[in-house]
Amino acid sequence: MAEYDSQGIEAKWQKIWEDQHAFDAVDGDTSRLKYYVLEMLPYPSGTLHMGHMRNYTIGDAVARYRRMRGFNVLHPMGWDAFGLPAENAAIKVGTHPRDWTNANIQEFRRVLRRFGFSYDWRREISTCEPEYYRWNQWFFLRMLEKGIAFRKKSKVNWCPECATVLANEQVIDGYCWRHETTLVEQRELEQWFLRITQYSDELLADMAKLEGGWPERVLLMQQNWIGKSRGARVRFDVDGIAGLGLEVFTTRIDTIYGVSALLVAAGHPQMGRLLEGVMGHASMEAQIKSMLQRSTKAADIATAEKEGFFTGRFALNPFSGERVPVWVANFVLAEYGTGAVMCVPAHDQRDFEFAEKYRLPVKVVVQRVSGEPLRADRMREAYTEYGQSVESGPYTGLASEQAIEKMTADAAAKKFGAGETTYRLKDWGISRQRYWGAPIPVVYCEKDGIVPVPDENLPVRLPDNVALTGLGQSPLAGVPEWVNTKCPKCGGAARRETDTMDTFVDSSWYFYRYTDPHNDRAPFEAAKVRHWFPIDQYIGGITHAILHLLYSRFFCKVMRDLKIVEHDEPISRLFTQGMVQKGGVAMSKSRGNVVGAIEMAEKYGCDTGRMYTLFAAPPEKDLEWNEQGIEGAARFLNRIYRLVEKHAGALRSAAMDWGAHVDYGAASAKEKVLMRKTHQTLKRVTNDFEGRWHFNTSIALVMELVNEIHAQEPLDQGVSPAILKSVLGITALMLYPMTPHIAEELWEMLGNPRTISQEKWPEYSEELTREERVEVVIQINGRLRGKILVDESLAEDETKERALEDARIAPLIAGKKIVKVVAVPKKLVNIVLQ
RNA sequence: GCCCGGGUGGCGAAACUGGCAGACGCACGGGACUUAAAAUCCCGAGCUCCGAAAGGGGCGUGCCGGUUCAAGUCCGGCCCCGGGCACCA
Repeated sequence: MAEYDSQGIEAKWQKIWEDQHAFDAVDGDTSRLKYYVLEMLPYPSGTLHMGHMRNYTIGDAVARYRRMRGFNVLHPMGWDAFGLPAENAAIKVGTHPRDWTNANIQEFRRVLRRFGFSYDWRREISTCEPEYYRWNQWFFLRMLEKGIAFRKKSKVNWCPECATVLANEQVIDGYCWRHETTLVEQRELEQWFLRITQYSDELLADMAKLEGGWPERVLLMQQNWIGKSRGARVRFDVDGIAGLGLEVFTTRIDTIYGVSALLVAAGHPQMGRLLEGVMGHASMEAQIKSMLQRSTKAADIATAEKEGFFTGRFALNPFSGERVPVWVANFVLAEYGTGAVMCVPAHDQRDFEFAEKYRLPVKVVVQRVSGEPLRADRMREAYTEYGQSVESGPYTGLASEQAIEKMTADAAAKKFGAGETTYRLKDWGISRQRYWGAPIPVVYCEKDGIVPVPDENLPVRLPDNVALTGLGQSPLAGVPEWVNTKCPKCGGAARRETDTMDTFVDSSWYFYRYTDPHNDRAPFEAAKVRHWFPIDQYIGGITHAILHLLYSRFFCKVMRDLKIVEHDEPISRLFTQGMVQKGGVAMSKSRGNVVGAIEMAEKYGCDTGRMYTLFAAPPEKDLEWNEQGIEGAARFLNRIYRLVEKHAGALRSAAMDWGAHVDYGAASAKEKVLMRKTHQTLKRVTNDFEGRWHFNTSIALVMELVNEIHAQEPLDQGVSPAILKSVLGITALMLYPMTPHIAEELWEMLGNPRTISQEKWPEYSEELTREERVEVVIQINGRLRGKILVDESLAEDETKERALEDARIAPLIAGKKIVKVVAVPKKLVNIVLQ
């Protein structure tokens, strides 16, 4: 008797699929519905571990299931190949980043092939190839033409460890996203930005189109990140400085009669004019300087003491005409709103704390509608709810909502203010002072300034001979023969831009390239994208909830406005799978807790690895790796292999029958049990694939089915070969999306001439799932007291009667008063006593 | 502080619309096979109390309360863990 040889079986079927071109996606096929399923492309570094594999296993199960359902499936794979680790490795061991990257890609590809994932490998892409990044540059030029790409000097996040600039999205709690212990510094640099803020509103509004298809929390995270806030801008004239007005942004203009001071940020652009000629100028300058050096660490911000000083200036409240002092306060942000706020201690907690410290007056201008009225001298904290305006001139008596509306309109009419919406989202800084990325395709000419590289000169190729030091200047600047070039406009001397693009630019549009990966005239053909897009199912980690997924949505909208795509959103459905952890933390090379995928495949076979990752937890949950668990998966596959092996000989020539046409009336008791269990399992597994993807329960169900088949041994007595073959065959078909190699092998052993990759998903028969007799639970006062087996069609009244007459129940209710009897058909009877 | 998740046996988990809590698996215990071990097969098992046993009772889904014939599931209040945002005006 042959043992289950995972290595041999897996190699065999991978070869057969390849020869069949089983996973090639067909462009322009209109006879079938298309289905684009995609896993986030990996950064090829370190080892492929079971965390990666979980992602691809989920995607592969979906891809294979959809093919069986008759879809024309696009399921590609590629490499996010630019990035810092390649450069750091180059500095450390002296290999060229390209060689290091390509070696990693080769290894990644080998491991993915060893796992037999059903990718269309003809479409493989690598973002570090000029054939790819050429189109990055092309997109950049289009954005430059549209004013979406622009250059500006500004404060940027600088990671000393990466020796480069980071986007806001790459700063987590003030630390670098790659170096969790390295504090990000602020530097003033001239940089390239993409105007993502132009799309703030649309990025927010279009989330409505993603509802239902995207996890709620991802949408919430993006919503928070964009941070829309509606309010008003109001100008306070500075007393004694003609023409100087300080604008504040507020969401609570209704509290403006309660203003005790005007607070400006230390970095406010009008600070110079404001302080000109006031007493104590020098000491104020010193305080401002120290405020500007405040820490960006989240923990520091949260605990920072509120500080400020009076500037000696006063401003005029445009509503009340009141003269209020102007203060500089450390908690006012120069980068948000207008860099100045009105201080309303009674109705803002921060202002309340500030006023307590510096003894500014507290004035209640919004009163509670019910309950104890607010009194300024008794308040322990600010009242920030809506209520009714009091002591607010002509607005007194209005509800807060109406006061906001009316005051905003009046401010606009009198030209000292206007309604305004602000966003937290900032433009995306994409310049990186590193080598291993796509060169930004512009040159600087003394005569013509910034000149885009013409399309026909793309790609601007990365030079090979670069000295990599990691010291913080762009390495490309050290390659004079590359930097010095001619101005495309005037032909005079010019210098190339030496910064490269953030690698998130590469991954913002890569999934379009899969539809037309070898196109050398355009990033892709419009018709191909029209056919395959939007992506039906995207699968990846929650870590990209903001970064990659927000950038991708932005790119799509830009491309739509460039009229090269027609849709508004690139991804219809998103699935965020949980992490694979060991010791409670995500697997990563730096933590040294990785379980290598290739070791897993070599030791147990990839089907076993796949089965375990799918079985151990539902796919959206984090999964703690457990070596013993995988033994269980191996045992199950062995068990089913032996079962089929034992009976296959007798079944090879039997007719294959899905079971739907079996003469059920004539079937033996054993056959009925087997067919019923099979179709019940098939129904629930089908529902799992169509619904919530709880592969863990699907596998549990198949295990139960196999246990049931075992329990019916001997199977060569009282079970016809046709039925047994159907039962085992359906089992193999159900396993195929999850453990494809062994499923194919079992299917072949049963004597089926075609491979499963050419087969359809079996249809269950509702008729066959039905039980003839059902177990009904009997409760007395909600407590389980007995069970009876009744005919499936037994009427409710009769079921109640049977329950009351039951030998176990009757004595328990004898002589007691029955209040009522509740019956749920086919499930339970609850007798309420007393 | 605000906004999301989550808390079920020794462990991973299941229970989809309120209806047998713990399916399936891991680990564990007992047995069969074996000279022996591994593998395999069969059986057992939430905790606890009564009983020699067969069997039976009570308790049990983070805590407290509520709705209901019936609550892991619904409602109110709290505790703990994870994630996101954060002096955002």
